[in-house]
Amino acid sequence: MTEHPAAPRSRRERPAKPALAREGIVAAAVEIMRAEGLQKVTMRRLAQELDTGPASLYVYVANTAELHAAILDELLGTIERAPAEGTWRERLEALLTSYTAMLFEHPSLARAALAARPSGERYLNLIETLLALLAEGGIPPGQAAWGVDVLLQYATATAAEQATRDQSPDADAEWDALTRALRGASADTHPHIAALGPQLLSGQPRQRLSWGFHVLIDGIGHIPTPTGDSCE
Amino acid sequence: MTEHPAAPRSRRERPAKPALAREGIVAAAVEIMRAEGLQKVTMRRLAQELDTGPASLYVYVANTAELHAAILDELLGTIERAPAEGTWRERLEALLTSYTAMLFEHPSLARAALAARPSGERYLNLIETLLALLAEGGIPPGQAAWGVDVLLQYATATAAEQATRDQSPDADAEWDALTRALRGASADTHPHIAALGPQLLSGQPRQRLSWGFHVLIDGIGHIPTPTGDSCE
DNA sequence: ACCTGAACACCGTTCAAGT
DNA sequence: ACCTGAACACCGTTCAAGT
Repeated sequence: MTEHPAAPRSRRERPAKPALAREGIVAAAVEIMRAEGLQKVTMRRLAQELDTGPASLYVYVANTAELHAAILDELLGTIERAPAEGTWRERLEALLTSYTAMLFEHPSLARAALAARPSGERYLNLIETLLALLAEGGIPPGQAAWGVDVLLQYATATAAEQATRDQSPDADAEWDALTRALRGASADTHPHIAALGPQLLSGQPRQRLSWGFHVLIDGIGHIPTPTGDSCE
Repeated sequence: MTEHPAAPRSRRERPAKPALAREGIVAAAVEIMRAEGLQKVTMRRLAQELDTGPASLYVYVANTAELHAAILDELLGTIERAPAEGTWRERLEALLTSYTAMLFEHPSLARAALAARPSGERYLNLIETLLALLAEGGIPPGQAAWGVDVLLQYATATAAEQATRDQSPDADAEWDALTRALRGASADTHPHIAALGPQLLSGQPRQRLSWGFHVLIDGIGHIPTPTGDSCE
């Protein structure tokens, strides 16, 4: 507030103090995240933006984790729908790639997604579409049910991992340390690592992501669940 | 310090103030984590335990993330080695399960592992063993190289996800919300979700983990990497 | 070189009191 | 019922000053 002398521009454009509501809180949270990243979306900062005290937010939001989950649910609305053309595999991969790309754009959200999954309409729609594509590919329903979970988890974890690296130079340094360790492995103590050499670190992140999707989709179609699909 | 009047028991047993060193710092950090969880392993708390100020730790540790990675590397020493008996698949799964079990015991560590991978001797040994098992199974080297990454990521992400749920009642509530949303999905708007019903949420975490390993191992063996293995 | 006191700039969450 | 001031109990990190 000390830094906002331009607030009362016009009463129509931006009311000095709109009534608090969950909807408005989440919207403001999304705005802060887009502008400054999820790490800035704190109860205190959000309250400041909404011209109130942090305690007031707790009337509408249970805690910070729930707030972050709500943001993700909101963002799920921005991902592209599965394209109408192509094989079911191509469309499935396109949708998953689009989901991952969204998380790549909002790095810290991926980590939040791993902790608290969204449960809103948008998330249900995504699951529904994925199930439809797997069904179209003739994947047995039980395998599809578990498969959706694994596919989304892989996409989310990949984004979370990559995201952290991009974010802080410290995390980057940590990754470099692994790179050096792999390259420096001795053929005596770690023959397989030494033999593979650069192959362990080869490929673009996108290539690896795509390969992972292929691996999962293939495996999901091949491996029966312990419950079994035929007797269900 | 206010709570530790028993400190100077004996100079041999527990010197009031051992010289600071990275080794001792990490050891103290592991101790706090075992006793109270990773969230209590803060620079301030750790400094208090070591009878110094937080600033002193920065001589040996770059930041909190690096400290957490060092703890994980340490813990990697406690996982069971791959058993000598059984098929390569059985031994591979046993090793991965053992890795995941360790992370399950120290929940928050799994999330830290997703952010900053360890790069110490222990992590290299784990990778080496996994590569050896995949080679024994006749998996082409390029696929094995990328496969190790995916397998460890899956194990880590699964632990991180499950861990968060176990930890806080809030995160648990968030998961329940998803459960309810899936169960309550209408057959009109979400036919596939409705048709699958309980199958989406069926199975024990262990069963799902094991199925996921099978899916990945199968896929890793089937899907060639874009670089190709034959021409390398 | 190594260590540290003190400060800077923050956090989440609770709760009694107000309207 | 809804909102909030103030407090409680913490954080990570930096840096000038000491030994």
